[in-house]
Amino acid sequence: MKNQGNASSFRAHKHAHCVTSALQAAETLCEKHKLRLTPVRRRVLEVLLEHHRAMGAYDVLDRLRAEGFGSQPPVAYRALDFWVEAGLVHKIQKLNAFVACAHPNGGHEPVFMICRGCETVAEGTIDIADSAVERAASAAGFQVETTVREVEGLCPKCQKAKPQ
Amino acid sequence: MKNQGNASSFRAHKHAHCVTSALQAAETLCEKHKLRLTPVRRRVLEVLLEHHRAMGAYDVLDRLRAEGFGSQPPVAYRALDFWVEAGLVHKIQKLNAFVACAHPNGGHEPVFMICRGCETVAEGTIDIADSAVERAASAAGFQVETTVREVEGLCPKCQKAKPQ
DNA sequence: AATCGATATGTTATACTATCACAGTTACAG
DNA sequence: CTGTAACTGTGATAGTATAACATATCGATT
Repeated sequence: MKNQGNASSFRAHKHAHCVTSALQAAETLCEKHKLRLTPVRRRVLEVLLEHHRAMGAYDVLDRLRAEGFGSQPPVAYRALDFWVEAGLVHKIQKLNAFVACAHPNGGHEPVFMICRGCETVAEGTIDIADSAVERAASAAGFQVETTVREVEGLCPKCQKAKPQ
Repeated sequence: MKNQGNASSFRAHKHAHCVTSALQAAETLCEKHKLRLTPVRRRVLEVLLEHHRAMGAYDVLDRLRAEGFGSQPPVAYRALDFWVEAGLVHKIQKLNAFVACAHPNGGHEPVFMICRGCETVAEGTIDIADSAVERAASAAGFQVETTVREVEGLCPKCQKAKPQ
């Protein structure tokens, strides 16, 4: 896999495609691993897929509550954790918030670009073999299990909007 | 600057040197930028320097309280924020915790290696020009302001201790 | 169809992380 | 010495996350 910004979340795009593609991936993955795609879980994924933006667990919970699902934090956290484990939702550590995976197919090493202007979160992918982070870790003899790569700044659109 | 694991926190080392070197850097920096190195601030840095481990703000606060400083959260958070701004303490997003800077001299792009065995946090540095993260961002036209690079896994010692 | 174990949902309660607002204090430039 | 800005301390509260337990549902096996 080559380096690719591929951060289409910042550009105009057929968003409906993101949604159907992710839901399709979810169904396939659940079938394959015999995971249960329950109403709460499906709804949580759909809600996250509405925008390329990270949502706090309590924002997700508000939506669930309004739609007649359970109204206490574990309801949201359990569904979110389910998808995070499955790899279809990522947690943005910098924001304590969650975002639907933009590349639901295939293994990928994500890097999240968080725009402080419009709050869009775009997911780029990188070539792990090409990663200075991995090299630093292996030079130290450190065995990597999980990686957090997040950058915050301004997306192309917001750079123009507020050029200061 | 070349890539370097340089994660001496994982190896036996003269820890007293880390401490004096960091405190020295703190004094120099405060003098240079006319920042006030107050008792609370100094103590917070010293406490963080005791181990190569991330401490939660409330753990730091417990120490302050026990030593007669203020006992409410803002006391700890303000001192921690002061050092984070100064660049001598880093926040580990994955842990919601803080660690003293291990390379207090000179600009550096840190990558944090968090051992889930012994909870040591080592700070490696990377060459930014060599970073796939930066390339992915610039390919997307994204203007980076801050970067989070953290990996979790097992340090060399803990790999041997629990090889499973 | 009835049963049983595993999984999922819902709730209450609570722990952990972080900030606001305001009062009192200290440092230091003029 | 005085005035202002910066720092410390406090109480209150906001935001994030999990523990513990009861109930309900799924689905495999009788």
